[in-house]
Amino acid sequence: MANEKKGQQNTILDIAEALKLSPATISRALNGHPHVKEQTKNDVLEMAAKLGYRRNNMASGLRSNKTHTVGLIVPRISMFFHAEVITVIQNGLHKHGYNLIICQSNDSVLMEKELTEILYASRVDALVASCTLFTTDFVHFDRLLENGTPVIFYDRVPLKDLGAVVIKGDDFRGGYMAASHLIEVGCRKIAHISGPLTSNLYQNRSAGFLKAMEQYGLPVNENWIFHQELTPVNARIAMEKLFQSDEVPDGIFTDNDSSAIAALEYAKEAGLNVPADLKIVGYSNDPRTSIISPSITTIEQFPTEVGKKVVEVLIELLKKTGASTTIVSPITMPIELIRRMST
Amino acid sequence: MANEKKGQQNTILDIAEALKLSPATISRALNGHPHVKEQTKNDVLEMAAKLGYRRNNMASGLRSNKTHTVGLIVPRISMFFHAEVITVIQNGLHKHGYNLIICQSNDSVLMEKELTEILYASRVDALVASCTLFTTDFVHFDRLLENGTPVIFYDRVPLKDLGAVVIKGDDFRGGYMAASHLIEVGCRKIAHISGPLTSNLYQNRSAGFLKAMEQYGLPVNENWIFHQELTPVNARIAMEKLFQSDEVPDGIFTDNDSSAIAALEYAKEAGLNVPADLKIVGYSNDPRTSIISPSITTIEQFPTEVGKKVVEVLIELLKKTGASTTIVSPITMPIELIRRMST
DNA sequence: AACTTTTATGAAAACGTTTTCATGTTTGCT
DNA sequence: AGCAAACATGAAAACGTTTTCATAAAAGTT
Repeated sequence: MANEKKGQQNTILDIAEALKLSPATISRALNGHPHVKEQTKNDVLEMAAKLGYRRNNMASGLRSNKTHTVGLIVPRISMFFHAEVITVIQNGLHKHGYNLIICQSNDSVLMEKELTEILYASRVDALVASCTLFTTDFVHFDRLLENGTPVIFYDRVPLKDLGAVVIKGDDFRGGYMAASHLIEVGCRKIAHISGPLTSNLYQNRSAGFLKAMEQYGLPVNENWIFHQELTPVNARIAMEKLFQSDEVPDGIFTDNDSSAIAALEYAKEAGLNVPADLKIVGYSNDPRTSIISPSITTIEQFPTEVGKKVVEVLIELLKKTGASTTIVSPITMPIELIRRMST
Repeated sequence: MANEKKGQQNTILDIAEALKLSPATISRALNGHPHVKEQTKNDVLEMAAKLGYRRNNMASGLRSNKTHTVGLIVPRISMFFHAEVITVIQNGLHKHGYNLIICQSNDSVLMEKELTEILYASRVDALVASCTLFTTDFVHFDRLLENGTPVIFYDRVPLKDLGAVVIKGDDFRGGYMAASHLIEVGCRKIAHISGPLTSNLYQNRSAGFLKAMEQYGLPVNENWIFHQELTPVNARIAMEKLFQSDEVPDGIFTDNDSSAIAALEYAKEAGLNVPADLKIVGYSNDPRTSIISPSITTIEQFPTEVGKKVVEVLIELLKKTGASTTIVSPITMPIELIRRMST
């Protein structure tokens, strides 16, 4: 009841007044402080509910230096994997009373730096980032870290250990599984269209790929290994190079699904029969890989699980006061090969 | 220089001190108040830049009742059209110093209501929403509107006029163009897989479709018109119904691309030749429509333009103080038919 | 019973802005 | 020259919390 004027939210003072208590006690009760009587706490909670009280985050934030806001930087929200992860993070944070500011770096290092700066200035309580493929220098995150602001990297993570928590896919194993699978279904001459080695993703997938090749005693043709930005156009160029040579591959592992799709299209246009003449494995289980014909074998990265893990870590870091953390940093998330018609 | 302690941002007071002015003047200079000398304003701006001053949004917001934050509710950020629109809005708002909180209703009315409630409680300065397909009751937006908070709907918009700005695609024309195109390329027996009539989108696309049919004097078979949630599964069920009858259609217009893709897949499996036996037109120009084979004719909605328009309106509404607005409300954005191999 | 410690609460300051009111200074007008 | 209007600035209050300090009551200890 109290203050039900139009466009007027009621405050902690309204609760205090209704209960004949001081605002201080209300604040403590609401925030679960230890030194507040059980009975009082219940009364406060009840009255708060009755009055439809909602904490004013700006007032609270101003005083306590908390924004109740988490920043997120991803290359592009339209990428299937990230869209899924974001959804889970968003929902998870909402449950805990946090807002999420989603920013896109568009895979530009400059933009990433600028966004980090903006989010720092916005005083976010934590930052989640999946870096640019070309981010090798991570100093722009230092200000946050020095400040004590938790930083969590996922998927595209720094190569060296900053003070941040790192959640990454099992890219080595992904590369290994992709190559092993191609070999097991009969490929002997395997090409690899990979991304720039500035990113942990492609370093590890490449390493896994090479490990499998070595283990099965297959030769690695240097000319069949590409490290380039994983665009459809680049994939097509790589395919042209591969197939205008006298010796052509019988299997291709691409480090993302867009490239796999481009490779498949090139193959179809060139009159190659997939999977008979050429087998293809992609990466990420983009929905497109299941609708294209033939459907493409790919590596599932379980974005939902990654998102859940990010939230879990985030909440732990946000709640904790001191420096004590039980989180062990490089957290590796499992992946899985999904076999389809392209192999 | 002033206050360069670790983790200490400097405030309006630091500028005031450095310039021997009062904080009030600094605030006015920073906010472009009329009654501040040109020289002073320049000094302030210069000093602010020098000190790397960034406004504390929480303090500012607390006092002025502005959060510098805009809320956005969309069904799903992974939908191509929305992902594009969001990107544009996000970037546009950043340029003007606003943050964007992106929320997903997942096409659930309940969730949409809850999110509206949360964003209201978060005191967003404005709300942008693309509604659920099943939102017929818009009372949950009333609190914002009564409050004087600008509300902008785009794409999926309310049927009746609330006090909000509405930015919609030219769905009637889209439906009309799709049907006309099918007729012009030779179809005579055309089916329409449409969405629930609770949404403006499908009402208008259906109306456009019917208009074209009538204009060309083609009969409309009631059993060939489906109003259902536009999922691949539903599309497949519709296709089964259509093709296990003795008279089968020679053209299909689906109200989104997922359904078009599902329809195409069914057709391929059923041994139908697309486009010879059956022509298909989708809606939205989802990237998948261009990679599938045969590629699918669809309606381009120019998400970038829609996003730009949203930002334009948003900024105008956020800047304006009084009630004077030059915005005429139902803004209709153009669409375009993109012809591909499926017709 | 006389203490210390713990528990529960209140008073008041603080967070960094914006804004109202007041006041002094300039400019414009007759 | 005298007065009104416009301009430029400052002092101080206000926004709604959280938090420090103080204090009173209850519980524990010898």
